Amino acid sequence: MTAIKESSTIQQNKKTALELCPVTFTMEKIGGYWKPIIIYHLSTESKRYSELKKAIPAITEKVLIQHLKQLEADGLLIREAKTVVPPFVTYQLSESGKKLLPVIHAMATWAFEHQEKHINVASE
Amino acid sequence: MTAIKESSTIQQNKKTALELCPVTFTMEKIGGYWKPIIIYHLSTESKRYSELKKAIPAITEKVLIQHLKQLEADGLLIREAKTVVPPFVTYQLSESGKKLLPVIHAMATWAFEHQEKHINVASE
DNA sequence: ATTAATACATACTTTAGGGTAAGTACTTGT
DNA sequence: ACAAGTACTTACCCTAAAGTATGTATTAAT
Repeated sequence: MTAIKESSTIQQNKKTALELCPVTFTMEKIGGYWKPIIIYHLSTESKRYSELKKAIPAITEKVLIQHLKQLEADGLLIREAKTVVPPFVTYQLSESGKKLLPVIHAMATWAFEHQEKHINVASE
Repeated sequence: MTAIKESSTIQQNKKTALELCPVTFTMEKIGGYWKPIIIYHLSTESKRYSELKKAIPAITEKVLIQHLKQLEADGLLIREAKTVVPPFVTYQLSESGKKLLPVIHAMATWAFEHQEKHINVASE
């Protein structure tokens, strides 16, 4: 999808980090500014490609599809396509994807707590 | 520290994502291949700069210091410097940093579960 | 014949982050 | 006089990820 130079130092280090560090592994899966947002929109119900597009207007189609393919390849979500014209494609969270929800929720909770603190400190 | 072009679309989108999405906010704080590893090394005890360097040989000094400064600025860790020569500087997790540990642990747990599944699928 | 609708694909550009390499300040020991 | 140790700093380069813009396939409706 995206050309990658296996030999680059950055790739070597990434690989090392992925092997050493399960946290990095998880962040790889949900990293990228839009992935958590996509997951959020799929957290309650499956959605069509075009629905996602409408729900997240700022994302470009290239990046949306790229993330969807990656999330699918990583086993976080399931793509279902009806062979009709015009196409009808839906995306939904897989079991693995659903298991990620509490993790994501914990991250969000920490964010709110931490943000509050920072605001308090800043306004002293 | 690193020059940033506020006007770029990527920065605009990042800002949007940060405002919309607390998960992105959290990932910002612990993103970068080395940050979770640094946090891990500080999870049990405070460490000197040089100890961190030895503990994570693959990281360059520039990136190490850069991440440490960022983590400090984000309120995740506390720097203490004794005014002696040669310098003696230690880093330890702040309260916010410590509160992140269970979150990080949840991410790691998910990684192990998810990795296993993928291995099983791959070896069928 | 052309337009509309959907779900992509692809060539090209920009940029933020990470990597390389080298230098700095300050004092103690030789 | 200078080397050693510690904790940085800075100038420059490279790459992966994100953005821009445009194109494609298929069929039904007009």
